[in-house]
Amino acid sequence: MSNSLTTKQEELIEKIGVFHEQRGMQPLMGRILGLLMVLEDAEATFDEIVEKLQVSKSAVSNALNFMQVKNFIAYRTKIGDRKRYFYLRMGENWETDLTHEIMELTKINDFFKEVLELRSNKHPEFNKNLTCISEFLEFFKEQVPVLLEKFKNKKN
Amino acid sequence: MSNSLTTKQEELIEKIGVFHEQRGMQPLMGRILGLLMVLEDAEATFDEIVEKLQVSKSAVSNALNFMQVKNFIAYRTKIGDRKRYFYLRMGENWETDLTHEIMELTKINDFFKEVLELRSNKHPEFNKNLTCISEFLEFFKEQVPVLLEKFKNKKN
DNA sequence: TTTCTAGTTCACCAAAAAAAGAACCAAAAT
DNA sequence: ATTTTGGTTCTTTTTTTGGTGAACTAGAAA
Repeated sequence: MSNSLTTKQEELIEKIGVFHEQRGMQPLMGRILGLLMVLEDAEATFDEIVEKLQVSKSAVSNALNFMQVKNFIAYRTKIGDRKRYFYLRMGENWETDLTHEIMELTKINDFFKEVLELRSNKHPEFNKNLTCISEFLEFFKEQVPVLLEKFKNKKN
Repeated sequence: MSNSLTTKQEELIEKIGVFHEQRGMQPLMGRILGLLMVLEDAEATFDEIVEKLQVSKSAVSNALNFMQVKNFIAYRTKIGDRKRYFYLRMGENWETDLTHEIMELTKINDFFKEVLELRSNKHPEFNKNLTCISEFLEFFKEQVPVLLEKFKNKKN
């Protein structure tokens, strides 16, 4: 039984929770992400999550399973211990995940292209603007991996 | 009274709506964004929005006001006509808006920094990873405007 | 002055989302 | 063999959300 959260930790978990919530994530999931980030051990068992976040087992079960499918978290086990130790997937491949997530933003561009397809030339100014934004998003998308490379070089 | 939407237009509006909805935006707002993008005139009056999206005046009123505060849309008026013609704010300063929105993504970094502040060195590997991600986000944030400049140069 | 137009505000409601709780299950421990 | 542990699943309840519709308002028109 690990010791309980400090007020600072609790507050930070809630803030991180709200942040994700506002971006369309389910409330409890955001809080679990916060918890796993804030905990000294950087991991927690099922029951620790239930206890520290004061939520039901079913809610935790559903949230954890969903987040595993989404590759947000994973778990490890220890010999002679049936518990699952959940942790944030932040190891070697955070880069791919993060750039992938950044590029999610450019998905709107697929719709922009569809819109441009559908529009006549009644309002060329608008079309020109939209085309420009679309082109930038295209450019942006291909530059994100480049940016990552630059960053890695800079670090070494 | 402008003519009504084609099936293609309606479907695209809904798809754009769902896209935004999944990212935490209220359903109607996403649909209004879709509508204003898809309409040939690239603008619509209050009543046209009510009519074309088949929603109540109050819902439209709230959505429009919110979106104006958020700078997603604006309206113009015409002499001798009290109606407001709402349109997407995509004119001259789409660049600032878009880069601003892209950089929204890096807001999570504020929390990462707070987390790092709070964490001891019990789990240095985790801290190292988180620091690295945080540094990348920092780098990314400052590179977005650079990317925009590059894009503009490339166009000219 | 009264009526109309273009919206706003607010009390209310339905549906969806989120969580709770009980029953359940499989593997391990006693 | 039966109890405990570590969860899962299913149904029910609670909470939140998104939207409706009626009443209202300010300015323009008749």
